Amino acid sequence: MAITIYDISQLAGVSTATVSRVLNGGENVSPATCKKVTDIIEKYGYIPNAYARGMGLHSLKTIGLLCADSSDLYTARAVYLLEQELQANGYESLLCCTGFNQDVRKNYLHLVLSKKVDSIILVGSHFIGTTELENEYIREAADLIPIMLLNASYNHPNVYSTLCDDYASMYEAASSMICSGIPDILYLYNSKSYSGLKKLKGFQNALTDNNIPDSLQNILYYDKSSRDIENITDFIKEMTTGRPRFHGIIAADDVLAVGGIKYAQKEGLRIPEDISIIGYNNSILTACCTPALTSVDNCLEALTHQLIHTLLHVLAGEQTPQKVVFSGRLIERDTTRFSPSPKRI
Amino acid sequence: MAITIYDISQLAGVSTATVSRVLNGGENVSPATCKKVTDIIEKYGYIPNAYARGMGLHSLKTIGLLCADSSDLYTARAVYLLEQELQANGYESLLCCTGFNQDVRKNYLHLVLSKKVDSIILVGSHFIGTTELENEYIREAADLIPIMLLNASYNHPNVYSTLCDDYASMYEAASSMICSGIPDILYLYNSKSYSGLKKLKGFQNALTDNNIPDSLQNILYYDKSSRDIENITDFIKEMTTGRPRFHGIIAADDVLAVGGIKYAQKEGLRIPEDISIIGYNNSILTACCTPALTSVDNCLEALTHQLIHTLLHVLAGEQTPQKVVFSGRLIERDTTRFSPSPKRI
DNA sequence: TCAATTAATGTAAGCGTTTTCATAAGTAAA
DNA sequence: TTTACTTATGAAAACGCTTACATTAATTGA
Repeated sequence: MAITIYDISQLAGVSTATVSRVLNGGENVSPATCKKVTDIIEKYGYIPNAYARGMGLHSLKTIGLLCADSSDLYTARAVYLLEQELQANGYESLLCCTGFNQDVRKNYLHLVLSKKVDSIILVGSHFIGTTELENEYIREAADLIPIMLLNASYNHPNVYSTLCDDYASMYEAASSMICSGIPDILYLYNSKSYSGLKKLKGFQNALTDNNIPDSLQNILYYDKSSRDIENITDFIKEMTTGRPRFHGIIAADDVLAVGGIKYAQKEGLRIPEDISIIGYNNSILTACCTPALTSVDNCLEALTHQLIHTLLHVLAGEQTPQKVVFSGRLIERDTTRFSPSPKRI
Repeated sequence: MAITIYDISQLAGVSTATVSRVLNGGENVSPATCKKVTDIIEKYGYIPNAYARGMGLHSLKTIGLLCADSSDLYTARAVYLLEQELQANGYESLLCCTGFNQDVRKNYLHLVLSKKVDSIILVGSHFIGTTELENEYIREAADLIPIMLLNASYNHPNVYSTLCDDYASMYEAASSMICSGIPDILYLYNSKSYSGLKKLKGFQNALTDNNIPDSLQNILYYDKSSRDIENITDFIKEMTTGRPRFHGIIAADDVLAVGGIKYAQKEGLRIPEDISIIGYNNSILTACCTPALTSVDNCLEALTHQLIHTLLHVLAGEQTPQKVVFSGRLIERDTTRFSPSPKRI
């Protein structure tokens, strides 16, 4: 059996209360006693049992971090940034990768709630369903503790959202391409989540507002879970064969955009002379591919920083905005040529 | 105050013991009572307190997952795969990103231990120091629970290692390049961890065994934390200017290799005609860059699968190997041309 | 029919902490 | 010196669960 606070108290010749006080900062304990106890703890390598602790303590300074797939480039970065921010503020993170199954999600949420976390951060908009029924589990959780959303939005007094305006960002990206003289654009997306649909809408509205005829609309939903570039390339080839040519690709994710680059190269198209390509997320991939990928930066660092900022305020019981929206911006690299400066509408 | 098992027992008109039994699988409870209790639990949205639970229960079926930086491409994938395997076997994961600071690591290890985890998985070899003193914290932990190492190795009866033979893999990669007629190779690495040094040794021995003169040795340690491709490219340029030309680059990580590709392209070198490049990890980046990157696959999926397999055996008290070693293999793509088949020594 | 067995449920102890309250000792103010 | 206040410490209750053991009711076998 592991060593307990009682063992330490006996060895030090004091009560468990005194040991507990030493453990919790040593207030109201004489320096001599404090040292004596600390030495014993050190000597025997005593580590307090967090669960017993959790029973007495009010807060455990733990935050639940839920995401669908932590190996996704964007999610991984978000998780890392959040974890670092939390750590800097004395909080621990409990990570759960729920995958995309609604039931698993619900179970995980319960699991996390049962650990008396102070709050839960939902990373990405996959968690927000389109029907109220789907979101019931979020409302239930929000009745207990504050829920923080990264890149999603939900209307509830105890749910706080920090997000990038994906609609506007995509609208701008599409407009830039259209204004540079490319009306026939292939749009690639792989998620019908909250933000996925916002982006799509931004793209569509940019077309409409620029009077692009419907016949030029070319929207492709890549529904395979595989993020293998080869698969994406094949998918584009397959879905576009026989259709009229297009001179631009806009993707809702950098990985898809890279699939686009590879597709173009296979087809012998020059980038950006024959075809322009824009990605989304401004991930490390933008610098890895050749030519370097133009992409929308959705300021993940600012988002995560703000989210934790909001969270700390909420936990402190202070007044905080319910929703903070950042705007992304297009980072031009070598897969487009809009210069000198993209025209705005 | 949150609703407790006592509240439920009162509402259902049974004892807390019965509710607990229902919660734990409903053995020795009549179907009628079971249903009654379940309904009340459902109705009031009762979620058991995991900490109170942790006190009574022997195991909490939780595994600590420690890594340096979960946003690293390779680590992120490893973490994801491990989490999925654990989940499939009814275990939860407690993720901690320790960064590269030894003290933070030690604290985190304690934190995780205090949560009564059944085991701790250390992802990556950063955790293993070169001196025994540095590894003391691992020995301490291993005295309490089994410690699992992914891609590292340490000698202790309660530490289990699952790894890829990085030495042999790198030796093979380097040999392939040398045998294809390229003796002047630039070696890039960014980690002096256990596996980082193994790879380096593999490279060096391949040179020695092939009688490559020392004058052709060109080993570069990229010590900046930034994984920005641009920085890597600049670094290579800076460090090699004025030195004799080289016709091959071998990198200990795909990101570095992509930096090499970009460097070569900036210098106007054709790949692989003028310069051959090999990466390591066989990550998604290999497919993103142009030309597609030849890389060493260190079979991460097999590793994580085996590690969890071993872990489950250890936890079940069964006899298990202390160390399982896989071998990586070179996946040839378009940054090299060793075909038809690389000569072996 | 009655003892023996089994099934369902309750009682209460325990898990390892924190924390309230009480107590003792020491210190400053009168 | 006495009183009031502070400081250091301990005793014991509380936290919300699990579980060993006790009890009761129902079932079986003779």
